[in-house]
Amino acid sequence: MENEMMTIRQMCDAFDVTPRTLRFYEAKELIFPVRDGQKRFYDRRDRGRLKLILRGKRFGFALEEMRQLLNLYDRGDAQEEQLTRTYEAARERLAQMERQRDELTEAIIELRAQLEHGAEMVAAFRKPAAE
Amino acid sequence: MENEMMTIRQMCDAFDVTPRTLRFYEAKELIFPVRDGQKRFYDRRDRGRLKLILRGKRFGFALEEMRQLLNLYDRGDAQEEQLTRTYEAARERLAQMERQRDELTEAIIELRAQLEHGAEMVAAFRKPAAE
DNA sequence: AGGATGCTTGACGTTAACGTAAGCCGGAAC
DNA sequence: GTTCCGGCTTACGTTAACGTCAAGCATCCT
Repeated sequence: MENEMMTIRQMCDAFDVTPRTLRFYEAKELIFPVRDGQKRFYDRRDRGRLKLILRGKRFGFALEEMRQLLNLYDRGDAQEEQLTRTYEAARERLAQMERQRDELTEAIIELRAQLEHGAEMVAAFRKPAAE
Repeated sequence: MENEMMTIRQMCDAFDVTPRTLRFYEAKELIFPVRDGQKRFYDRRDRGRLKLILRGKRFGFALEEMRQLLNLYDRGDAQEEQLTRTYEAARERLAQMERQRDELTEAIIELRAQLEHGAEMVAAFRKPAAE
C-alpha cells in the first residue's frame, strides 16, 4: 500500500517539512527522488532516509554527518565494520552532547551564583566610579 | 597606574582578543575608544565594558543583548528600575540555559537508549529490505 | 633613505539550514 | 481559452561573530 511513490506535497504533509527543505536535502545529496519530467517522486527508500535525517537532527547531527552515515549503508551491504563505525559516530556525538551539557551546567551554576550570592552582576554593570 | 589609556595591542594582550574583535565591537557600538588621529586608545571604562562583554559571552549572552544592557547603565545613573531590569534579563537568560540543558539531557537519554538498548539505531540505518 | 612594524579602513568569506522572491511551465477546472 | 494551482529553477537573503586579505599611512630603527 504505502509502497508507492509520493509527490513532494505528500511528503511535506507526511513529514511536516517544506518543499524547499526536500529540494535542499536533494541538492545536498541526502535523498534522491525519481524525476518524471519536472516532477519529483519519492519512494520508500527516500522516506526511510528522510525519517533518519529528521531523527538525526533531533540528536544534533549535522546534515553532512547524516549524509555520510547514510551513504555508508548504501554501498556495500552493511558490513560489520561499517555498522561499528556508525556506532562510533553515534557514541562520539553522544560524548559531544555530554560535554556541551556539562559546560552549560557550569555556566548555569556560575550565573546562578552571581544572581543569588550578591549584587556582583549588577555592580559589574555599573559604571566605574567617576575619578 | 592602570588608570591610563591602552593601545589596541595592549588591550588584545590583556584580554586575549584580536584587534579585529575590538574593532568589531566598536563597530557594533559596544565600546568607544578615543581616537587620536588614526590610533585608538582605550580607557578604564572601555576595559570595564569589555570585561563585561566577555563575561556575558561566557553566559551565552549575545553581543546585542550585552549592548543593550551596557547602554542601560550609561544613561541615567543606574536607577533601581534599571537594576531590576538587568536582574530580569539575567534571570531570563538563566531560564533559557536551563531549558536548553534539559532538552540536551533528554536527547542524550534518547540517544543513549538507542545505543544501549538494542540495535535499533543501526537497524534504522539499514536499507529497507528489498521487496 | 629605506625597510620593518603596526595600525587603519573596507570589503568579501565563512557556516548551517533553509526562507523568500521572481519568473517560467504544464495540466486541470470552469 | 484563460485562469489558477502546484511545481520547477535560480539566486539572493538571513544570523553571529569574527577571519582574512588588500592596500595605504605613520613611525621607529639603522
